[in-house]
This record gives sequence, C-alpha cells and structure tokens, in this order.
Amino acid sequence: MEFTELEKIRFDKAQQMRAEGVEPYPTRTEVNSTTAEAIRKFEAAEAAGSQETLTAVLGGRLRAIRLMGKLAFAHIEDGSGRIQLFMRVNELGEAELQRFKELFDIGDFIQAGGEIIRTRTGEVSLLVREFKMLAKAITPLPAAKDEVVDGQVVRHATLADPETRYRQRYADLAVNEEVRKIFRTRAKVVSAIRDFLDEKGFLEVETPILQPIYGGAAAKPFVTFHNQLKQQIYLRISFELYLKRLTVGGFDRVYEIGRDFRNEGVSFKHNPEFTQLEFYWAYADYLQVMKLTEEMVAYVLDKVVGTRKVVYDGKELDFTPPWKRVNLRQSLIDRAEIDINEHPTAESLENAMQAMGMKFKPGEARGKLIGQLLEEYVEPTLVQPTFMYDYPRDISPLAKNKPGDPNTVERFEGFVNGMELCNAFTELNDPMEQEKRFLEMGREYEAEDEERHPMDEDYLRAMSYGMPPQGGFGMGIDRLVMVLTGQKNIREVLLFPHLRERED
RNA sequence: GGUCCACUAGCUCAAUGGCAGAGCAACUGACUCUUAAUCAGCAGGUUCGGGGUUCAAGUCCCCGGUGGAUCACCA
Repeated sequence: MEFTELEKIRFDKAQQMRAEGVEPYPTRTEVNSTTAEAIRKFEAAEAAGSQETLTAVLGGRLRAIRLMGKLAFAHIEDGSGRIQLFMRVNELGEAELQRFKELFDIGDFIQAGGEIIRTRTGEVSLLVREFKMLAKAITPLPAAKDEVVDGQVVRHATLADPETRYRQRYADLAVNEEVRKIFRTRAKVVSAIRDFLDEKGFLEVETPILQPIYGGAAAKPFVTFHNQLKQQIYLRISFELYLKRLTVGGFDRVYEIGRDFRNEGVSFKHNPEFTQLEFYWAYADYLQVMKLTEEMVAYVLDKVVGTRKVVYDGKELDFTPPWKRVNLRQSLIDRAEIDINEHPTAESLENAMQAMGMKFKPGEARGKLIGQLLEEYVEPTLVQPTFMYDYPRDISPLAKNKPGDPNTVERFEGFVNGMELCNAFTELNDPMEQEKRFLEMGREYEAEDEERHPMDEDYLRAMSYGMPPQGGFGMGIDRLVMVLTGQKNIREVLLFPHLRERED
C-alpha cells in the first residue's frame, strides 16, 4: 500500500497506538445496542418520567468531531442512524480526552460507552465514560464535513464524481446516506415481489445461469468455456426456456428472480448484467397476466412507497390499475399513419416508410422495421404506465398466435415514461409450431448470427411431452427500481455497475 | 462505435494565454454544551497522460485515457 500524505498521518496514529499497547483493530467489541435503539429507549423512559440512568455501549463510524478545550462533541453513525457523543474531561480525565483528540479521526470505527443524556441544546447524546478504537481508517472519507439539522443529514462538499462513486461504491455508500436509501428500497421491492407471488401460489425456483444453448430473448450472449467438459457455454440471456420446462414437469406457477447477461451496448437503461423477474402461470393467458402485472406493481408501490403515484423525470406517474391499454397496430395508425396489416412484407413496409419520409434501417426483417417504427413514433408517447399489446408474429417466436390472426401474437409490453418495463405473452405450446418458428427465426436473422434464436431441441422435446397453456412474464427489476427511486440512470440502482477497466 | 461535454489539493469548486487559488478535511495552538462550532497560525499540486504552438499553456491545437449526455446497437 502506498500512502498519501494524509494517509501517512493516520497510519502513524495507528502505529502510535500499537506502541502504547493499544490494538487499533481489536478482535472483539463490547457493543450492546444500536444508536437508534439507545435513543428510542431513552426517549421512552423520558416520556414515562423515569429517573433511571440508561447506559449503553455503542459502535459506529466517526462522522463529525468538534473539539474544544476540555470537552469534545462527535457523531458516530451505525446502520441504524447517528448519535452524538459528549466527551468531557470530568468523566474521561485529561489524558483520555487528549488521546481521543490526538489519535481519533473522522472515518474511524469506534465504540463508546456511557449514559444516554440530553444536552443543554436538547440533543440525545452519549455522555462518554470510556471509548475504544475498533478500526482505524487510514484513507480519509471523501467528504469534507457534514452535520445534522433537525434530524436531517446536511452534507457539505461530499463525494459527487459519478466515476469515483461507482468505482468506489463503498466510499459512496459511506458518505451518501441517500445512496444507501436507494438500495434499501431496492431490497424492499424484491421482497415485496416475492411476497406477492408466493401469496398467489407461485413457486420460486433457480435455473441454470451457465447454459449450453442460450435462448428466450433476442440478444447477444457472453460466451465462456468449461475446461474439463471441453464445452462451450453461454451465460443466460433469459430464464424463459428453463422455466417453461418446469411447467411441463407439473409446476403450474413458477418464478425466478435472478441475473441475466447480455453482451451488448451499455446505456442509461442497459447494464451487461441485470436483474430479471420471470414468471409462468399455467392455464392463464396474456390478458390475465396483464391484470396480475398491474396488481403486482400496485402491491409493490403500496408496500415500498406507500402511495401509487411517483414523480419521475418531472412527471407524476400513476400506477393505479388499470393501466392504459394500447393496441400496437392502432397505435401505429394513430402515430405513424401506417397500417401494418396493409404491409405484409418487409418490402411493402419499407416502401410505405420511404414514401412518408420515415427513419429506418433498410434491409431489415418486417418485424424489426415495426420495432423501429414503435421506438420512433409510439414508445416515447407512453409516459403513464401503459400496456401495448398484439405484436407481430415474426419478432415473437415464443408467443402464441391470436386466434384467427396468423400474423399477430398474444403479447404485450408494459411501458413507463417511454421505457420498456416488462414483456409478456400467451406462451406457444405447440411443439410443431415452435419448431417452425425457430426455423423461421434462423432464416430471418441469418445476417446477424448471434441474435437469432438457436434451435433448442431439448426444449422442443419438453414441449412435445405436453406443455400446459400458460401466460409468461418478464420484468427488469432494475428499471422498476429506477422509477420508484427517481433515478434516471440504471447505474444508480446497481451497487457495482459495470465500468470499463482502468489501468491505474 | 459516432458526436458533444467534463477531468485542477483528500472532497466540493475558482482561476482574459501572464505568480495555480478558496471553503471544508489535515497539521500547530486557544477554548467546559457544540452541532458546517469559533478564533489564530501553517502546510498541501505530474492542473488525467503524451506531444505541439507560444516569450509564456490549467487555458489554444493534435493524439490517447476515463467518465457523463446523446445517437447507433440493443429490450
């Protein structure tokens, strides 16, 4: 380890402690309460008019120090909150107080024992009778100073550079309370989703992350290799094909919350690994899934936010069911003045787009052109929670046809603030039809090899044993958390977002 | 990958092409109810890296790095 000038000073303090026979990184602590618990007990006793003295040994990180001649104030912070330490020569003696002033710094983990009191200015504090270093911090926290005003932490010149915040998330979390709050919210979101689905009789399962054949989505996979088996394997791009195998096996309602990996560009809404929820619901169709989705998201909002409305990107979004429903074909007629039913081929659609002076990538499959139209003309307008439904068959190889409409499948996507949140469909369960779709996809995507759906023979075999009709659903948890925490970049809701490797 | 923007002390930020600065943190000292404590003093720099233009470059130009926004790719 190389020390900066400031680090050297702190390291020397640790060395000095050792020279005096005090361990700066002791093995055990005597902490017997959290700061919040100590304050709560004190206030309860006070309210009851109790004269009893309340003592505690508290542990935490030194976040502020105010030294005076024969006394000192400090704040320590633990996972539950903060408390002020009141240190006087009266209780500690000159030598101990001096030792604190000389050897203790902001950022150190310490423990302090004494009585809980209220200071003259009214703040519940620990009148310290003894204290001990628990872990000397060598590197100073990247915050200049902070204070507590009316219970609110007010920071001054704290870590703000996004790169340092993401690369050294530990430091970001240590000094930025609202960042910790985002991840507490995230944990609550996941736990609320589990509550909801468990309650509805869904079984949580875990399926392979390392897969011999990837599938279930149109995305480029990460490729790796198993040395002993001499086998190329892929990190999953979705859970879909494995979860549906389980419905063949008799699990009627299954879900998985886990990580997907996609070897594609990163952006404010894309990270190479992200957390996905997928569930499959036997004997249901996409309309039932739509209703369950609304219900589930509302449940999460109720539990986590306490209201069904959130302000995101300056707009109030209302998640109260039912969400708006927009037919895909109709939305394109409304927004782009193109009726895709009148253009059954890519050529015809291209000509129409050309004639209207629209942006598009020539030479794409019809489904991809429709995707481009949606992205350009429709999706940005879907601000309030909205389901767009009935997708073209050729970009939905795992979804079931709409009865009587061979070019359309029963599929919907949920949008919020123009961003896709979820994707669901009535699942295709006819093995012959599925094989045909795989072959079609293979042809259409020939040019972009990696994105085509590779034929998964074992999946077809599973289906040929008989797969119950079902509705399936997938949702990006990170994006839901973004909306619920008001964050506009996915990196703000990922503890350790992927960044380019840095040589330093 | 394209375009634009940013990168200066531990942190947050200044500095017409003309001596590289402030606040907080650190360090030395004063101070027995403070809470951005206060007061006095002191120290701290590869201005992201490399090259160029110029009497003179943090500043202008070129190449590179990292990040951000945006577009492309992609759900």
